Amino acid sequence: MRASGRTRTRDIARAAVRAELAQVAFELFLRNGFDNVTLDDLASAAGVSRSTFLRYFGTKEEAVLSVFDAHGAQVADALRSRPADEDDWTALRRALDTVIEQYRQDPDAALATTKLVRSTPALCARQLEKQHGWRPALAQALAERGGSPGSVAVGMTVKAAAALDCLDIALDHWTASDGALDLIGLLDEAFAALGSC
Amino acid sequence: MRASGRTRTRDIARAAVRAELAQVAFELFLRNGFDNVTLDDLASAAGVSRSTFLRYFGTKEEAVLSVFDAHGAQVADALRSRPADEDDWTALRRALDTVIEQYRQDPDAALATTKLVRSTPALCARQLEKQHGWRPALAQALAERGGSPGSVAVGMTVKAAAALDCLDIALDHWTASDGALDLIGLLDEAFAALGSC
DNA sequence: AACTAGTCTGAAACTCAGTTTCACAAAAGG
DNA sequence: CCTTTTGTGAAACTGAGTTTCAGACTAGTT
Repeated sequence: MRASGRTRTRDIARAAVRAELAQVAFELFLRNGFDNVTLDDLASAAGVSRSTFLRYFGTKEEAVLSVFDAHGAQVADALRSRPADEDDWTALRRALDTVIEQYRQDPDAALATTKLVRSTPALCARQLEKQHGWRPALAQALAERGGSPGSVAVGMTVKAAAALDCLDIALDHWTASDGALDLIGLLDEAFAALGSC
Repeated sequence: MRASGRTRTRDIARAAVRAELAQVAFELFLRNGFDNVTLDDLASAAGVSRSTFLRYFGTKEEAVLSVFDAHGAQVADALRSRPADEDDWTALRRALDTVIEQYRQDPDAALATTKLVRSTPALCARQLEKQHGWRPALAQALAERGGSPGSVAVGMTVKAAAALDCLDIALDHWTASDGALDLIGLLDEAFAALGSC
């Protein structure tokens, strides 16, 4: 037997440690700047060894970005549960509400994180990579919605990519405005811009 | 005086060396895989020191990707010289012809490069970053076309981003098909997918 | 031709991220 | 109680990229 009983307890403990490490790392990054914090700094600040820190997050960047790990699958799932007769573009827009909601839940934390990411080239690059990785999943979900689960047409991928860009750009402006602008409004505006091509 | 006479000669020589280094690096990457080639390997294969190699390309990745450096500005320029009454989406599509043309000029080399990039995570990530850097320039060009050179609306950036995605995805499929599919056709298809949102 | 100033190069030392290996401790599970 | 798995720390290692410095080469100047 592998996954039952005590193992769950362990996984929860693991997640808690992970969250704790991420928290410590985040504060250190904010205070000193991402590039000025070494893995050794992180480890000793968190009271663990460098090895351990790197076991929880494979890289320095992941300590910040692992928060977003689930987003891709979440949006894809949301997409699959949209009504079948809804057009792709609307379905994508609605599916993104899932993510947006998490920003509205705790705007301050979200803003702080996003600001850190956007002002740090290394984090920016990694997040770009991560978002890029969501494309296939979204395109796949679109294909299943369309009734052709096997083949993903170019159009599906393009729409998925464009939707992710809308999210990205809306977040960009939202962050640049220090949270003053309305995130949902920005996203709607972004989607509308492509609605009239 | 700084930029006249002999300095030009030097710059040409520099560019030639750069091209030579890139060529050697490319072959080595193809033969052994990007990750299995160290900077020392590159330097000694090219007959220069590690320092020199890194002076020409700031990073290992740049030795491959510097080919694309001009593309961003090229597309932006092409965009600016499109007729003023053309709609943004069409103008973007036509502006990309500039880049596509370079792929058609030497399809074999282009295919080899693209394949190497797409099959190497590190190169993929850097190129994503580079393309992302073109967004503002394209959005700016769109804004100028629209008669509002000062402010770049969300919509402009979104359109620019989507157009770049179309290029990216078209190239993806083209590469996956080993050059068998028609690149222009793929790009048109990608653009068409967003034309009907 | 001799002098000077700017540029290119190579060598070496250094920092840091990430990997790998190993030994040890703590539990899980039988 | 024993054994097997899992988490941790220590240490050595690889490789990318930075920095510093000294020497060579190249212009333009007088």
